[in-house]
Amino acid sequence: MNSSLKVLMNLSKVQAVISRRFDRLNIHGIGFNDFMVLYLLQQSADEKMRRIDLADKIGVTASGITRMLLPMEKIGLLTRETNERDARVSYVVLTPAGKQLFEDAEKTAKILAEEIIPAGKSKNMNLLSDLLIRLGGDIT
Amino acid sequence: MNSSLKVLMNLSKVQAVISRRFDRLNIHGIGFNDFMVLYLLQQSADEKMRRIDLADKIGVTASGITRMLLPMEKIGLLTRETNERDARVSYVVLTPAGKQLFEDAEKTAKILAEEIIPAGKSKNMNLLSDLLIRLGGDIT
DNA sequence: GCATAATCATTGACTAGTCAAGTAAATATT
DNA sequence: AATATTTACTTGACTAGTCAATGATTATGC
Repeated sequence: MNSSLKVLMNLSKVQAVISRRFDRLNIHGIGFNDFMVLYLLQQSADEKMRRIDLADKIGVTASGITRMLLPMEKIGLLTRETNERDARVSYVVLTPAGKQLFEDAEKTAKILAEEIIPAGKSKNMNLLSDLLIRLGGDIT
Repeated sequence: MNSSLKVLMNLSKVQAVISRRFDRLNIHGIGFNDFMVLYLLQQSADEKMRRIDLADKIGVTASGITRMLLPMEKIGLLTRETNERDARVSYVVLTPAGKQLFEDAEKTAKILAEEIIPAGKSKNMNLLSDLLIRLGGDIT
């Protein structure tokens, strides 16, 4: 049977298993997608991003990001900021608490990530990295 | 920052986007995970599998598979069968309706899969396939 | 300059799972 | 043989999203 389809099925399975493994750790109380949000904010120039850009980067819908961010705002990891030029947009801003939590969580996340995809075998990893970029993975 | 972690984040994003694209098609009324269930049953020797084995193959939990299969049984794509040697297990059996739906859905799924990962560039695809197998993707 | 279209974000109603706990049966231990 | 452990599956309570529709604002075409 069609190989592309099999690859897609394996991609789905692998991702499901990995993300459950991450979420089970419950790194400092946040899930893997939440972790990605913190990562993206922390590495962005001024530690803020538009909600829609965050959504696109992590691969959820606009309504998905609204729902994801709510509890993170509630526990003080993020705050809102308006854009003066465009009243439609609302920025997501990383708080010091959010930054601190990210730094802690990152340590645990790194260890698990290395366990799953050993960076030692770098040839494979660079390959996988390239292939994912071609498939739309634009997180750097 | 750690590359393994970035690869995992991109894997998550790519998979989210792809599976949403699939599910949006709503191929013959089923989602991508449902499609995988039908695929696995159809290619298994006697068109039946234990629930736990299905769960493991597609990467969901035991309770996840229970919840997934319910609506599929309700609309007549699957039925149950007991194991006479072991009263704990309950087989999932593909019905003729389920088989028919799979065959229809497969056509659409193949087209979309090729769109996402062109099989023409087979070098890349074989590579990706191998890497996914190493990460636990065991769907053949 | 006004109507039309596009963009950003949210909400209601829903689906697709998760985990933790529990039931029941089979296996292993002693 | 009796007990303890493991395995298969289900259920209750919940989380994490989805889509479709809506509100509000900004950009575009004529």
